[in-house]
Amino acid sequence: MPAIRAHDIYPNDVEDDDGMPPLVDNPNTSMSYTFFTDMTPITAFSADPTALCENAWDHSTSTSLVEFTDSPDCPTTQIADRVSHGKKRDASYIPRPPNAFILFRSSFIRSQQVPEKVEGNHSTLSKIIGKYWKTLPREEREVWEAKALVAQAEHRKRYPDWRFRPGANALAKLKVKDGPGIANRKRSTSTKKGRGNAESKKKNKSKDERCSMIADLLVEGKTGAELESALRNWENGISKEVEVGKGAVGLQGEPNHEGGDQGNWSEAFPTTNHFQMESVQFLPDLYDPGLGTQVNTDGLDHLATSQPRCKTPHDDRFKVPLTAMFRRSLSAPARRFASPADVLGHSGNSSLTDVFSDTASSPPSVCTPSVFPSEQYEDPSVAVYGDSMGHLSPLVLPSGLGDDSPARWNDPYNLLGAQSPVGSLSDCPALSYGHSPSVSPVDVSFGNYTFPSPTLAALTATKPENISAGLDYPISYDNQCYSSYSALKGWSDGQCASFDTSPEGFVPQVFVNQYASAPAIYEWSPLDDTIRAGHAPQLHNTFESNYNDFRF
DNA sequence: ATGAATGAAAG
DNA sequence: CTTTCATTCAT
Repeated sequence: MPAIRAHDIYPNDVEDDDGMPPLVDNPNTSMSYTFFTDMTPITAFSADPTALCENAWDHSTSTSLVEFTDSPDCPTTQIADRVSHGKKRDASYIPRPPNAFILFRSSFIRSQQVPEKVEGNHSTLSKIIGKYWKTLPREEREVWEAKALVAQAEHRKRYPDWRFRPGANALAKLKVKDGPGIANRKRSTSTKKGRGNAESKKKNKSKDERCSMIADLLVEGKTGAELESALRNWENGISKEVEVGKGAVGLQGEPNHEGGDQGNWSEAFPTTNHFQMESVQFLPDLYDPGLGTQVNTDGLDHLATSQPRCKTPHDDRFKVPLTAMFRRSLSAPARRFASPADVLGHSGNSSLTDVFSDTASSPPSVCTPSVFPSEQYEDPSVAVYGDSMGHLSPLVLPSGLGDDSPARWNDPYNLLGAQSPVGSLSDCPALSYGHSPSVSPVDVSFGNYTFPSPTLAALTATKPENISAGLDYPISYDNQCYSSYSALKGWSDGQCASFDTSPEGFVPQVFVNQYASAPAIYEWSPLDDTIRAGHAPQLHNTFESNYNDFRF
């Protein structure tokens, strides 16, 4: 399938020669579409946008929704005011948004887990933190990726015109000094000290081993004075086995000093004791909703059981970083967004017909979610989080939730810091607002019948054989079909297809993909645990006849 | 296309 | 100087 270029999708962007997608792409709201299955994996929402803090990315001055720091204030400090490690910069200079690792590193440094005495050099600290970072379970790493996405979105919102221009600074330097300019850009290759000779190599190795040791101790949960003494023991040649043998903590084994590939998260996760930064503590277990009833501040209950915290399947599909998952497909049509007010205003009693207005004739290949006033779309003052391209999240709220409800269901990473879960199963929406790979642990009710919630396996399964290859997860735009990027293996490169009827034994387990720009409806068969999705119109026809009281 | 370079934090 | 990651530059 030929790649769809951005300009094929954004015909109006031809003057936009910066190579970036438009900040507000395709304001033409007459566009119609079906759905995505693979857009944004994180959605967060606040009914009170004023509660938001600008500058969440700027963790040194703000905590915003993301608790980067211990400082609770939420100032709107200008970037230029921020003096970054003594580097003198122009007052108008806008730094890059931090990535996940940089955020993690900053938080780590601030948390002072490694005493100054143990290591005060930031270059060395970077090494240690880098090693430690590599041991983070995916769940924890995702938290930082999520923060980075927030930082990126807010940075973009604050500085809409900012672009990363590598070398622009080097050019300025070139003016001042005759040093290496862009003509000869190369990372400085430590010219000092003979690194070639055997002695310095040996020294480097022992230094590196020390870093590895510190990282290992951190993984074991040792910090502060404990870390210091453990390290001293190690440096004095006291083997760690002896110390463990003395019988303190039941560690599972010798940490891997040579920094091999750890790969298997669940092996390391349940037994290791990563230091807990506040924002990491109460994460729901996205891969086993049944375990994750926490999101509380009481500090009790969760993670306290002997059950493994991590049930992550060992599967390549789950190694896609959030930041990558957020990347918008070039072939994706422009996204439009409904304000929370719109959604709330229409939730509760809207029938499927209300939502999909143009589905009467058959078979229209697209439908328009008429329930959301188009003029409300892409309103950054009401939508909150966005993807890496600055596109804010589409929101689909469950019915039955009030304006003051914490956005629990749409906030799997609890970026909003909801104080409590939204109700229990009895408070559940009529639909399961599932998202991949996290699934809301709710059943789905239609009329008097309650369907079980879809399984994670079903949601994340490799495209089932019995679904026409590439045909069932399409993106449709202006009656044309485009392939789409998908974080889920084998679910991309779709063409348009539709379901006319459900096959025998196919229970219409319906849920809405909250990451879709329009409600995407899926069917799930408990018989063979497959999922299928189709054009809303066709599904609409099916479901309207079967479930007239279908509610959003 | 793809690898190299840059810079985000920190002192 | 050093880390990882995202983004752009250069070939």
